[in-house]
Amino acid sequence: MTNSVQTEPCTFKLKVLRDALEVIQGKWRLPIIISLTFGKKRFGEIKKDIKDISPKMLSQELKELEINKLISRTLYDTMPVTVEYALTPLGKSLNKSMDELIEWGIHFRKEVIRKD
Amino acid sequence: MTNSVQTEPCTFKLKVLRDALEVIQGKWRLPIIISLTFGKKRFGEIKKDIKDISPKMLSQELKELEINKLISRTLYDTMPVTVEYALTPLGKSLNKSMDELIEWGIHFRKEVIRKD
DNA sequence: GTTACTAGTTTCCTATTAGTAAGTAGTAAC
DNA sequence: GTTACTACTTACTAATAGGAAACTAGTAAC
Repeated sequence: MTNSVQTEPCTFKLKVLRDALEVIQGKWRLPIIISLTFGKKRFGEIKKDIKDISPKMLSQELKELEINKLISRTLYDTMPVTVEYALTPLGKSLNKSMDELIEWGIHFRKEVIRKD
Repeated sequence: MTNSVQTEPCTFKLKVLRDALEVIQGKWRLPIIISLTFGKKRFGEIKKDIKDISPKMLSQELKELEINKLISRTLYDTMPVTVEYALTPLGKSLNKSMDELIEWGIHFRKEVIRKD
């Protein structure tokens, strides 16, 4: 009953699910992704969008998102240098999953009433 | 340009998204949920399913999932007591979102090739 | 009274994550 | 040469998450 017949095919699902959650988890990654759904933005602009984020965290999380190919980074040789960040197609493709999760989240909120 | 016109309606989405992610995040919650998608199970059975989980973590996470109404806990007055855990309708309704995320995760894996 | 079984709890410790504050690099206007 | 601007980095600290090991409660068979 408690054997591998049911758990085995699921280890793959679980692995993929964990990969997916890993790239969007943490306090700042979703805010960054959402900020960029409105178009490309510069470091300072994202920082203004997400009040409370420190430059350290923003820099760190942008790097992680770039490594995972959810965003692109473009450096412009202007005079104070400007750097533009934008969602890649992979980053944009997250939208569908996020919308599904938001729907569930609304459902969840209705059942598990919480303040704020 | 960087004003509230774009960020304001998004704070709600972000809040809901964070709520949703909060209840499934952590090392053990998804494995527990997946284990219970195969039907109700006892403490010891879940523990056998998820090798490596300590009784402390299993107990802690089951409590959290119960508080958030994703699972139910039923105590049976048998002789060594037995306790049965099962997904609630709310817990089951997560399936759709998870499947979407799995699809994205597969897509993600293809682009960002990783060992394991 | 000792062992065993289920379902946990408790304490202490380590590791990962995030925050704070200050500093850096390159350039250019005044 | 001092200020300013963008885009960061570095060092240190605090908070949170997770892990290991041992212990508890209730009951019952031997």
